[in-house]
Amino acid sequence: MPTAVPDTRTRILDLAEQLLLTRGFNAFSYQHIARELGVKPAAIHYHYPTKEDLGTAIIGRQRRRLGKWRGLPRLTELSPVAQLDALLEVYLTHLRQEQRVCLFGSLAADFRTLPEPMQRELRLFNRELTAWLAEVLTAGRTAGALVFRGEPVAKAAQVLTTLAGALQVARVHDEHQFYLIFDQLRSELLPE
Amino acid sequence: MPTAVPDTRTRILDLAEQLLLTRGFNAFSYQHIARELGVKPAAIHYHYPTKEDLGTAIIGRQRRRLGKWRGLPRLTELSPVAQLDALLEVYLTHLRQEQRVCLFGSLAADFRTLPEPMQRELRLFNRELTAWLAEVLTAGRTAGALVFRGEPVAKAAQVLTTLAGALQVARVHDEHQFYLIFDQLRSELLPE
DNA sequence: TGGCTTGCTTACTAACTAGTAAGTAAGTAT
DNA sequence: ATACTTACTTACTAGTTAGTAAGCAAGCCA
Repeated sequence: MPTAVPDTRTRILDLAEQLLLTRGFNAFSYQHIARELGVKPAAIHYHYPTKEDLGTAIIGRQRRRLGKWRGLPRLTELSPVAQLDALLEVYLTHLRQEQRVCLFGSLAADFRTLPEPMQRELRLFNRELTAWLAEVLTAGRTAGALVFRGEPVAKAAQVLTTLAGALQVARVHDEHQFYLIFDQLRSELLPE
Repeated sequence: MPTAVPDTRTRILDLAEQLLLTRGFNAFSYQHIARELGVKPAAIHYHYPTKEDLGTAIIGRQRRRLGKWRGLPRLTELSPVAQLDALLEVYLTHLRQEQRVCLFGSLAADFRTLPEPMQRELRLFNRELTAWLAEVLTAGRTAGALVFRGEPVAKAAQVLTTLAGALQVARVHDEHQFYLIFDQLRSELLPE
């Protein structure tokens, strides 16, 4: 149980990620982070010279986490349906934390104002996530445990898009709206 | 055919809307609008004193447009499937314009940083749109022209969420990704 | 002709933005 | 003991932000 206080570099990344997911990239500043951390803005620049560095680090860490998570025996040994549910659980966690939006949903709207390295990293993140889900869906359908029309890649893209959008809806309205969409999505995938 | 140049007030609103949909609310300024219009920033403040006024006006206009559109005999006389296609056409238009995101998808990520009147207006806009689509879906299913599980309200929320998200995906990746999701969505609604 | 309104410009404020440079105290390495 | 590194702070720049106030030219109205 690693309850130890993480080092400043990590705490900055944690805080920046939280701010990104709750306010959007263009609506948080080094001052926000510094204030929360009890430190001067220049200290943030020491660890992450530019906001581009900070933003890229946030997405990069999520990518690495996804890569690890995807390969975890605890996950890969599960049935396709259970793997899907593990993914859905991630979105439910987002909803329950006061963040209420996923990385993709947070950055997509501001995408054109983002520095290129962040754009590249986000594209990779989303591609990797979609590819993984497509595999799970393929296996699930083959096993007769999941039902859907068309290509697994298309369905995977649709599912992820809907989940990202559903978190945004929850932010604008309330949790109920999220569950409405969430249950609809899940009931369509599982055979009656 | 009203090709007449609109007055400054309207041109500001048009430009602000375009900037909102392409860059997000926190990433455009009065200077952007003024520069494009060949006028000083203070001139924008003359027409819309605060950015809150401007933002609220953008959403308000879209709400009024939706209200009118929804009541148009040209639309109400159509079959439910044709009405659904008319809605889908709106999203395709968004995609083809360099905007590539809808009002909801543009504002949801920054939602918590928006002034309250904008939040209220956006909630109303989305509620009205969802309610309308739910009616169309109900009629379509009754007529046997549309197929889906569960409550029409849930399905309507899911469809709109997916469309909003799909435009965001198109921005991050490319048009192809949008069509993938779009076709998936449409094929699931229409009976084979 | 005189006064009022409209639609701006010029000139400004106060706050905030990302980012830099120089200095410094504490810890580490030799 | 000395040199170097780490992790900051202080102090600053230059640019941008929303917003205000005062002035002004043109058009309309009595």
